[in-house]
Amino acid sequence: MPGNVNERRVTLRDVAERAGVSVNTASRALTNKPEISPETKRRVLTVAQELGYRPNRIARALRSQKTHTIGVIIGDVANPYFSALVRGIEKVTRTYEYNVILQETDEDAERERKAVETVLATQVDGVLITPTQRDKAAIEMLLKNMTPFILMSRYFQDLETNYIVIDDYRGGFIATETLIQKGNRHIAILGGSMHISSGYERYVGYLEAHKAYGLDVDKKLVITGCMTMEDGYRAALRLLKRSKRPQAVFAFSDFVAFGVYRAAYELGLRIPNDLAVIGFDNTSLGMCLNPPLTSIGKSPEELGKRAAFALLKMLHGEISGQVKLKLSVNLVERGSA
Amino acid sequence: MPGNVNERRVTLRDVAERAGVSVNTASRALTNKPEISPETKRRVLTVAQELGYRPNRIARALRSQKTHTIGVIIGDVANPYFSALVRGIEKVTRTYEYNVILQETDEDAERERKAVETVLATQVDGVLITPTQRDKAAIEMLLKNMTPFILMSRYFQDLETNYIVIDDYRGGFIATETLIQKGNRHIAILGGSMHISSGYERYVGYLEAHKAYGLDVDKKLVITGCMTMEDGYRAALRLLKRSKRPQAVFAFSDFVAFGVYRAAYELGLRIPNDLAVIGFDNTSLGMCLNPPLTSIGKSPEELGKRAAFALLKMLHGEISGQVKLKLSVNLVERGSA
DNA sequence: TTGTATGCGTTATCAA
DNA sequence: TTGATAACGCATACAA
Repeated sequence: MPGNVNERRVTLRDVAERAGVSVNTASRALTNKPEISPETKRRVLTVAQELGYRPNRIARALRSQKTHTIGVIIGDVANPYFSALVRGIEKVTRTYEYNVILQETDEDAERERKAVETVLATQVDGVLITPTQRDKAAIEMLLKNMTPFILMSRYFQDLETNYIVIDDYRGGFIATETLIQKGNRHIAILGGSMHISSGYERYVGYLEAHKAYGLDVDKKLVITGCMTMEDGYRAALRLLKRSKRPQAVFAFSDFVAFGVYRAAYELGLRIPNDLAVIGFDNTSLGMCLNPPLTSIGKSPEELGKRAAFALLKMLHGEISGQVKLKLSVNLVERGSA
Repeated sequence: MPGNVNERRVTLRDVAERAGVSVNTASRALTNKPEISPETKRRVLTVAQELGYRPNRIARALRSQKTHTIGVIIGDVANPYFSALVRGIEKVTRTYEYNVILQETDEDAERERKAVETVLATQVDGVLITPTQRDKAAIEMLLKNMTPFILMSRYFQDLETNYIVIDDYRGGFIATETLIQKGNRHIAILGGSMHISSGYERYVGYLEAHKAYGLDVDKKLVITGCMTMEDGYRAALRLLKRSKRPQAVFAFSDFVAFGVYRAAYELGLRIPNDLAVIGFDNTSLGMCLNPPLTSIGKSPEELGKRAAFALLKMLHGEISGQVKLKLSVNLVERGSA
């Protein structure tokens, strides 16, 4: 049994002494450097194994200025969109032996700023962030710090940064078009926040689809600022209790659509007969709703993977230019519209 | 505008020089040490502010042997149970300015071992883990390393560790009893893995409830190893396609119950008329199912908070003994049973 | 109250 | 191929 319980952690120096070499030779052996004889290398490795040596990542980071850690800043892990995003990220960072340090903003600018400060203080090698877009302070800190970062899901029109988003405008258009083509005329939108690019662009897609089909938008059916299940639930309740209730709802996200389902159930409305619903994000939980939720989009896990891949490539200097990706969306019909 | 773009990060030394004091005095000022005159302290702080100084957590950690980081090891963030758990943890660690580094095991022992290795190499101050319980290797590493840790949601009968779990046996009993009291006689269980304490104990509760009511358990209605929505979906499909299908299903978790809903929908079975369903964990998403999911338990976010609190107290020496908590559960009836 | 010097565990530079 | 030594940025024992 290697290692005694009462001893302190075994360090590189312990290994070196036991193997009868210098610290630095031991380091070479363990970091796969070429300048070392196979013989000593083998010996060091054996000793390290015996002693149960684990490199201290902190010390390594301090010296090499590389923490092998990336900061992931999202709104809220309990939101299935974000958790899927994180899962995608984690899957790829894991294979490259990078750590993830997680921060939540709850879509608050101040929290976002703190989150960025925290990850920067941790000296992360790079950052993946879903900006709150309430202001630019956090992003500007990132910019000034020269830490590589990629915006996920949202981007700024007037700020030069890397980003990976999906085609929200097109998604909003398709969603609305689909509802129109199914014969709906009074289509409500439970949109996201307008200062967020995805919220705004999906809304524009909604407007444009109406225009394309020669329909007027009833301003009373436009609700914005819905970001969570709870928001969706409350807004849908208000909306559906009206005398002239909409025939269909285009929800900002599947998460928001969940809230719509809840409201519809409570009001005794059947989906899609009494109310057609279409979500966004193509989240896997949507399949379990009754009826299964029709949705738009790329799976967030996919987006997370792509973002993580791109960031790691940047960190390894394998990307010269900028990352500005707009992924295409598609409609997944499942029965709610 | 503080800081030039082309310069390297501003260090404590920069602050010290600019303020005309020694590095160490600067350190005192910034870490709120008492041995310093108000005057110099103020000066240092001002300079630090001007220069945009941010303490390097890596260096600080190396020196103080405290990273202010805790490792969180769970099965899978995309599982709503775990994401809610993480959110609870994050909420409290945030207020105490601790970082969270996240690792997933996907319930695999090898992955779990690696996850523990990783967090230990990161020198985390403490660990919160949902053990896979496939073997004890990972936990023994933790034990040997003397890093404070708390098991969440699961515990070992034969291993002396801290843990915070819920009363799974009681939960399983109540769930089954409820179904029995509603008149169901053929009650299936889509149980979790039997090597996991929560899976096993909920199953025992299921058995005991039958016994208490003088009912026999039909072994054909016992399915184990369901941990995800997908598992629940597949198992439910098989189960419900049989000629003699159960009247009710007790699912290991809400997540598994989601899969049951999907299967029921596809087979055209109405809940609760054709099939009563009861879940576990009291996850918020369950409210949006149609009908809303009846469930057992404490919210995972609450458990996460408790675990994080307890761990932080341990780290600050505010807990002398051990943490062995079994939280009580309750039934939340919503309409699926 | 302040400064000097040392060390945390590594990696990197240089000379041997 | 190897080893002595410095350095990463900070905190702390000790001296002033």
